Amino acid sequence: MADKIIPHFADEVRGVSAADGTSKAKIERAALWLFSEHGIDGVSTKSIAAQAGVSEGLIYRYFKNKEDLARGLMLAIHNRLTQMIKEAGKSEENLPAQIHYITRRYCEIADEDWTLFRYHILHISRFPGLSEKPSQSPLGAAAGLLKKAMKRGEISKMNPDILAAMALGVVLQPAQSKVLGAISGPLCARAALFEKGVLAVLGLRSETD
Amino acid sequence: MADKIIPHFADEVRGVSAADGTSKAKIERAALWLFSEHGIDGVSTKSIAAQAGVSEGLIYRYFKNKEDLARGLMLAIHNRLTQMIKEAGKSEENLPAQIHYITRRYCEIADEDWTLFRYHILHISRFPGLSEKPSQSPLGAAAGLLKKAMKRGEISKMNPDILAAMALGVVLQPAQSKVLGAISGPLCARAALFEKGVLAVLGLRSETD
DNA sequence: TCAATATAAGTGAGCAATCACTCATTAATG
DNA sequence: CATTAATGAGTGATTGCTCACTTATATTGA
Repeated sequence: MADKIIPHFADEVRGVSAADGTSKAKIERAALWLFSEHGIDGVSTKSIAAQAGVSEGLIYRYFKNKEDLARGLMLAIHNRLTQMIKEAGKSEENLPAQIHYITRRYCEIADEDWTLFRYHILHISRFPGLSEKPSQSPLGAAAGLLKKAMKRGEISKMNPDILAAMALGVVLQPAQSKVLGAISGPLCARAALFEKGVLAVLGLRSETD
Repeated sequence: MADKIIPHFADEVRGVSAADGTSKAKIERAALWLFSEHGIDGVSTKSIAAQAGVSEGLIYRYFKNKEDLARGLMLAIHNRLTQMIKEAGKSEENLPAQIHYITRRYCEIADEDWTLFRYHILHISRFPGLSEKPSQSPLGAAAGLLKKAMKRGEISKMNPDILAAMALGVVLQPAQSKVLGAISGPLCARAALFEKGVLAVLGLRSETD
């Protein structure tokens, strides 16, 4: 009884409601798919209910409103990516090792639940609040790592926010290209390439070319 | 009379209807601002008319429907960026010169009409068709340049679409960061930094660090 | 063991509000 | 006076959301 109290989006960590057959999970999965495909405003609560195979009213037993449902799904992936980058800072000591860790894990997370990742890439801008808190976003967390590396003297000092954006862009833009269908195949297959690119942008490219 | 025949969005090239006081221009400017702020589905034709200071019905004298208005605005910036990259391939002979040209012009175009650029960054995914035609998109055009550079032996051969995404990501992601408020100031001020980053990703970094 | 009861899960018709869009009508223009 | 520009009330469709209601699942008491 005191085991499923966890408010909403209990499974933030292992993707969104992988496949447990609960109605709540079915609603989340249906909403996620439709949101990622047509955008939040392009999806009606009626269509979510139809796709999930439940009644429209049931949505409001588990979620305050449509916006709350959409925001919860976004937080699930947003927080997960942020936390992953922070963990890289704890488990790895130097910047190249952190970058190795982050590029692999980022691609893994994307490939594991592509619909959720696609939703993040395409519609994160619907939630400006999530990008405002600096250290609570993937980009902010990455900037934090770079700032520390600058203090350690691993890279030359400059605006860490801009450098983080440039470095993350090397991975994020190919991801967006895949979302838009310009490239194909799992991102994991390109992780080594991304790592090399990020190192180069940071001026850390190894002498072996 | 035979001078403004150009179907819709006559001024694709110099931004969207800079400030000529025509009703059509007022509608375009109002729609652009609201679309970029709240998304296309988040904006009603009533609100566009109110912002433009015209009646709702007038919108339909100049535009077939709301979608057509939104798509026309998107095409204005999308085609402009694509054409600019293609021009780099004609006016500059080697890849580093092309990259120098593209990074500057890209930042200039963004700074010149930030609302239009912001609209492109945030809502291009609403028009999947625009990304499908390979050579008619900025990314596709950039991939074309890289392909030629590979044949010339300037850079080592690999998938040009992925490399183009990685390279463009170095500029695009900081741009998105500015859109989301994480960084500030004109992009032009960072153009040299972007150029350096793009060169590095392509393995063309000059020896002077 | 099994009705009686209490709680939770699920339904779907219906509501007010809003949507994109039309059209008969008027104002302006040259 | 003929053509174009502009209006805004009105239309049917759709929106997010509610709520009185039914069905299923525990929990209880004797």
